[in-house]
Amino acid sequence: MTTPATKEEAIKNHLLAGVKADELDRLLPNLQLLSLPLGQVIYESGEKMDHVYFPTTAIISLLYIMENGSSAEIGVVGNDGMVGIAIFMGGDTTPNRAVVQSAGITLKMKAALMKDEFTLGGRFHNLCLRYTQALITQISQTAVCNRLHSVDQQLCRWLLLSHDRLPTDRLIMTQDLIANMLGVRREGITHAAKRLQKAGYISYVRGDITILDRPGLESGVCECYQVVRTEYDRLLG
Amino acid sequence: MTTPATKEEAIKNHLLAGVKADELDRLLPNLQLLSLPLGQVIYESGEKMDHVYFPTTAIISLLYIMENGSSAEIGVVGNDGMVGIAIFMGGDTTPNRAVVQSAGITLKMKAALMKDEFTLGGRFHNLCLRYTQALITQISQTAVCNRLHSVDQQLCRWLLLSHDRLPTDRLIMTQDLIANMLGVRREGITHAAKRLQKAGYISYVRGDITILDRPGLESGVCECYQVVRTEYDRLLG
DNA sequence: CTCTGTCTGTGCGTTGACGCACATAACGAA
DNA sequence: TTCGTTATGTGCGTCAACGCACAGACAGAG
Repeated sequence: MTTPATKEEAIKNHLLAGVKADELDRLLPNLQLLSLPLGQVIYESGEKMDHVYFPTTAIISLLYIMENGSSAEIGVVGNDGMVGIAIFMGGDTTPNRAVVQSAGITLKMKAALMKDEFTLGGRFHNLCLRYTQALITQISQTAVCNRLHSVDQQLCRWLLLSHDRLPTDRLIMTQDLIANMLGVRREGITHAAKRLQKAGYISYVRGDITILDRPGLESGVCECYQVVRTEYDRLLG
Repeated sequence: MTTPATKEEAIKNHLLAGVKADELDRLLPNLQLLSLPLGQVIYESGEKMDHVYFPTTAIISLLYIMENGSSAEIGVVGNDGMVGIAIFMGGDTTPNRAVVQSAGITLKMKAALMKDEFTLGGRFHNLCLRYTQALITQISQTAVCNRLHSVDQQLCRWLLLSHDRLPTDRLIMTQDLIANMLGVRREGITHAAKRLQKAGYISYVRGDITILDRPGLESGVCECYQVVRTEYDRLLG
């Protein structure tokens, strides 16, 4: 179920908000509003992408799924960016799965139209490339964080990354799903979440997380979060 | 100490070998041949890049250095690619260090000339973007591998990645340096390397590694290696 | 209200990697 | 050759995370 997007909706996505007025006017008729439920798979590993997605309130997680079924998140996309960079990078597909981590609204556009607009080489083109570089930093830092930091730190990082992309302080997400994203045990998340709850940073009831004390979370996170945050601001702010 | 590059040298780099003849003729006068010693830092985290590098026999490692001094590799670049994608992506810099992992030759070109050629939007432009996507896959898979796989598997992956980019079967690299790249303990590499040596896959004497049995190494590696390899072939092959 | 499925909490043995301390081994300069 | 430096091997104790098993706790369907 899709409907055409208004300008008000479109500029809730930071990338679309950053393009020039005439470019946005050209894009708007091609942008369809779409409501995404939690868990929906936007595209599957190796599958040719036929749309690009600009989330406004939804959050999309980029995952790699191992042959044995275990998984790990490599990046997360919200109203700060777009899903489907392979379309304009030239590969048309990636060996990853994109799945809705937090239900909400996204704008979608046909791949061919995306390519056409990208080829014009305007500010939209530059913005897409700068966003891609920011995403590379996020993925790089995920690699570093996976190597060197504890589950506790990574949960803080994950919560902050989500909170940044969320219109509210509430996050609907079971511990089991978070564990799949981070590529750790569900029990590991239980322990880490309990510690955060005891510290008063979050409340957590059956898949309903509320961020109570953001500065608290920030005190528990590793430097990886700030590195990525700073780089996003520098490249896109 | 640099000298102008010949066409024969240039096409040892796969990216340069892939551009059209007229584009290569335009690039050649701007490409300087440069010999890089082991350990040399090509650029430092946050430093504005003023050159792009196309290795032919050298291998460059992309590292993130933590505030406490520990480090982890996020990607590796050899004759398959280029160092300095931030120049055309628009960020001009990244929060990483690029360091010579294996001494050898590289071609370098001024950042401004690189931007000019990229803006022309020919096959070179497309090739750079496709390479960037391949690099994203490599970084992503590093993140996954860091999360889910053992030091043994990662050492195999690292050796194979290096071997792919090397003109010989010999690799000059101490266990201490490998440990810094992988972000693990030196002793962990000692153990893993001993196992590989016992299996007859490599010989290892004081920083001088020889790959003896590549299929053997491939039998010990996780799927991450093949995923990246396949993606490079698909995007650039 | 009960039943059923889902989500969270907890315990326990195992393991892979860490940190530290030192022993051995090779190379290179004097 | 000798000596200092660098590289590798090895043995601990420690710890974070794992795998498994199971106990509560809650929500929604009927």
